Parts: sequence; C-alpha cells; structure tokens
Amino acid sequence: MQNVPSRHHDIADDIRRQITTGRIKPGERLPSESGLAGQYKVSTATLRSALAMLQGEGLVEKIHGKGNFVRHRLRKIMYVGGWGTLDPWTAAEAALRVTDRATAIEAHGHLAGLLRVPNGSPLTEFVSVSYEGDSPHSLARIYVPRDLERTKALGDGLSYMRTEKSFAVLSPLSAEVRETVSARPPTPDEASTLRINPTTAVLAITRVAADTAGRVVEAALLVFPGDRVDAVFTTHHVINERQTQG
Amino acid sequence: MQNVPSRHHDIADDIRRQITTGRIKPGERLPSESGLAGQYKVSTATLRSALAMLQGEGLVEKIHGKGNFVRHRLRKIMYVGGWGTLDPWTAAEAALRVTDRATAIEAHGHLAGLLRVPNGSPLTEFVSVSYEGDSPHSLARIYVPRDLERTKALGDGLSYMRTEKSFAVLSPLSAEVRETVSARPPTPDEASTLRINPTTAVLAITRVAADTAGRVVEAALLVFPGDRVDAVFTTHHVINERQTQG
DNA sequence: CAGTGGTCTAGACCACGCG
DNA sequence: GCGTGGTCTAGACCACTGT
Repeated sequence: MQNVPSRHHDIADDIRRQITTGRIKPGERLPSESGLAGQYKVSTATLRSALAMLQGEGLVEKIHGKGNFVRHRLRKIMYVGGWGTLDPWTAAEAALRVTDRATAIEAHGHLAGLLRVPNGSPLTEFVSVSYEGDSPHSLARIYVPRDLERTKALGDGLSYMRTEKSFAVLSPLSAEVRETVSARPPTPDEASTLRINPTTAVLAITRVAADTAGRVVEAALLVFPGDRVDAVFTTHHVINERQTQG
Repeated sequence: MQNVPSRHHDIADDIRRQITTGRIKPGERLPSESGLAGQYKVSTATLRSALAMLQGEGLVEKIHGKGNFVRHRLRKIMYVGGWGTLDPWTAAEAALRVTDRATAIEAHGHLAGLLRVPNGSPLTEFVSVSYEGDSPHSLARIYVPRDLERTKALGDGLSYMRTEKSFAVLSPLSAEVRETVSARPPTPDEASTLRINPTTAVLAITRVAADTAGRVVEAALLVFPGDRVDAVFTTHHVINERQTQG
C-alpha cells in the first residue's frame, strides 16, 4: 500500500495540478514533449509515460503532429440505461450528428448466441457513430433479426433511427432489457473510429432486448470512450400499488 | 481506419494467438521479458509494450520478480445492478472472503453532495475488499448517514454486511437505486489494493440509494478490475397489470 | 520545409521473489 | 545471489500537421 514515487508519476502530478488549478486552460496546448522533457530534465520516454497517465484520465488529448491539449469538459455525456429512449440526449441533440449504415448480414457464433437464433440466420446490422462537436463519442452496432424488422412501422430502420437520434431500443415491443457493462481497451477499429488512444479504456455495453415471450428482438454493442462517458442505470423498487417506471 | 502495423502490436498478436489457441496454457509462465525480446529480436522496451496490451486485455498477469503468467478464467465474475442483493454471488460464496472495516467520518464535498447532506454531517464508512481465491476482485466503500444507521436492525452494520456477503444495499427501505458506471484508470490506492496494473482500467460504480421520500440512505463507491468483472443491469418494462421486479 | 508526436534501440540501474 | 520485472536514458528514425 506504500507509494514508490517514480519520476513519471511526479511529473504527471505536477502537470495535472497545473491543469486542475487552471494554470493551463482547457483547449490550450502544452509545451512540446521534448520541451517538457527538457524542463523536467528527463528523457522523452519518461515524459511520454507521464502524459500517458493524464491521457488515461481524460485530462489531456494528444494529437499527432500538433501537440498535447488540455481537454474541455469532462464526463458530461451520459448513457442512460434501460429505456434511455426517454431522452438522454434531447438537450444535446443540437450539436449531435449521427452517421448511419444498415447492412444485411448473417448471425455468426457470438451474435447468434446473443440473439438466440440459429447460426446463419439473417440479420440487419445498423452501425452508427455519433459526434459531439468534432469528436466522436459513441459507436453503436445494433442487430435485429430480419424477420422481426417489419413488426413495427420499422420498414426503414435507418430513417427510424435517424428520427430518434438516440440509442433507442428499436422495437417498442421489448419487455426486458439486459445490459452488460464492461471496461476494456478498445479494439484497433474502435480506437481509430472513436479517435482515442489504444491505451484509453472504453465503456462497452452489450444490450439485449427481449419481448414478453422471451424472444430477443434486438442486440446492441455500444462503445463509448471511457474518459468522456458514464452510464447511468436507475432501478425503481415496486412498492404496493405505487409502481414506477423510468 | 487503416492499420499501421507496429512491431509491438505484431508481437502482442503472436503471443495472444499462442494463448488463445492453448499453445500456452492458463497458469503457465511466459518466457522472461529479456528472453522474449531476444526471440522476437526487439528491445525489452518494445517487448514490454506488447505485454502491456495483453495485460490490458486481461490475458496476462505480470508479477514483479516472478514473471508473466497466463490468466485462468476471463470475465466470469458479475456485478448485478439494482437489487443485486438477490444473489449474484451465492454460487461463488464458498471461495469468497471479505475484509471489512467500519469507520466514523464526516461528509466532505463530493460525498456530502452524493448523500445530499450538509458538509460535515456524520457518516459511517464501510470499507470492504472481497477476494476470489488469492486475488482481490472488488473494493467497496459504502457511506451511510449516521442518523439513519439505526433505522433498521442495522445496529451493527459490519456484521450485517458479513452476513449478506454481498454489496447489498444496506437499507431495505430504499425505493430507488441509481448507479453511475464509468471506465477509468485506477487510483494508485485502488491499483495496489486490487493488485492490478495502473494501466488496467477499472469498472467504477457509484451507487446512490434513496427512500420513498427521496432521502438518500446510502452511497456506495464500488471498484472492480475491468479485466475480470462485468456489470449487469436488467430493466423490466411494466406492461399493464403485468408488473415485473428484479 | 520545420515542428510535433510515435516507435524503437541498447543499454544502465533499481526493486522484488525465492532459494 | 540470481533471475525476474520496473524505471530510465540518450539517442535514432518515421509519420503527421502545418506553412
């Protein structure tokens, strides 16, 4: 439990203090890595490992060829679990842009298991990346069994999603939503799509929605940069007649 | 979206393949870092960054002075959100040991905000670390306003927790539980308590339970190693008379 | 082009675990 | 003491961004 002070740790503390006390302001660029290495009298490798800590904390954003910048806001964006449909984003929708893509694919191993359909079953895959300002802040891959797609006025799933502009569960028929949340490093794909460092953890949510008959109507793989997004889940206790619903 | 193959990335891929194909089995030790560096004809720094990727993925555990070991099981442990009381752990309780500590403290800034009590209010803090086999797999810090402690047959919160052996919400009076989940690097304290690398992300859950009057009866800060624990949240849709409750 | 971060080397020295 | 991983150095060379 004791601390073994290491040089890169000390340097990270020092820079962190300068950021949190406002000595260096959001949006500002830090001195170059070689410059800082000179200031602190360490090698560039050591200095870089100090910056890596701050990156992991989301305080600093590195941009290749440009420099290290102090991040603006921290943990402002929220993913709301369950029927988050009821507008987590509406307030922020003005600044929100979504890029969508729908593809016909077949269920394979893992996906088939999640959706509880036989291997090779036809699915529709919706991929969407949403942005907040310049930077991407979510990657969603949603899978719906092809034969369920028309259950609702969902003929064109794409436009449906565009309208909602959220990670709404596609089918309002679902009776139960199960969300599994994990913290893990991004895949190379996710890292480049979300434009985050491979060392920055992501918040990965696997959401499976089932209807009253227990049939899975949708599986979603949602990925958020861990340094900018939190997920919120609210559970209401049902007390006698008093029934609540989020 | 293109891949720029880097040496450490290639090496990580190669070792990962050897692990996932069973070429190197769980519990086994990898060759020493200098040995591997020799095999792959790279410097130790490069090899170490390859191992760092595998560590982040939870495939490999480094032990200072001993070596790099292949992890046994992956993502088997689950934290269950809401009223997880209803036994996430019972099955695993045999192998479970919990270390508890209760302390009288005062609410300060952040904590006071969570509990919605004035700064300086008396609280009881429960700290518990739970193990699975040799390795710790959770750190829980639970805060209860002192004047609420006796509301229930909770005179001795400590033994209460020991009985439950879970992260049960302490007071059954709570009507709403709100859990905020984030993926972030561990604090130095958390890293050493959970015996994880500072680069391995943790799944951090802040749980606030309120009673029917909206009064906060408990705040909990739960931290899990991201490479071994997932959190599961289930939301039931209330449909007419048919009301569900987890 | 100049300036920035990204990867890598070939070492040195320190801290930990174990016999 | 010996072998392990942990930190660090003082460079080299490559890749990206701007002018």
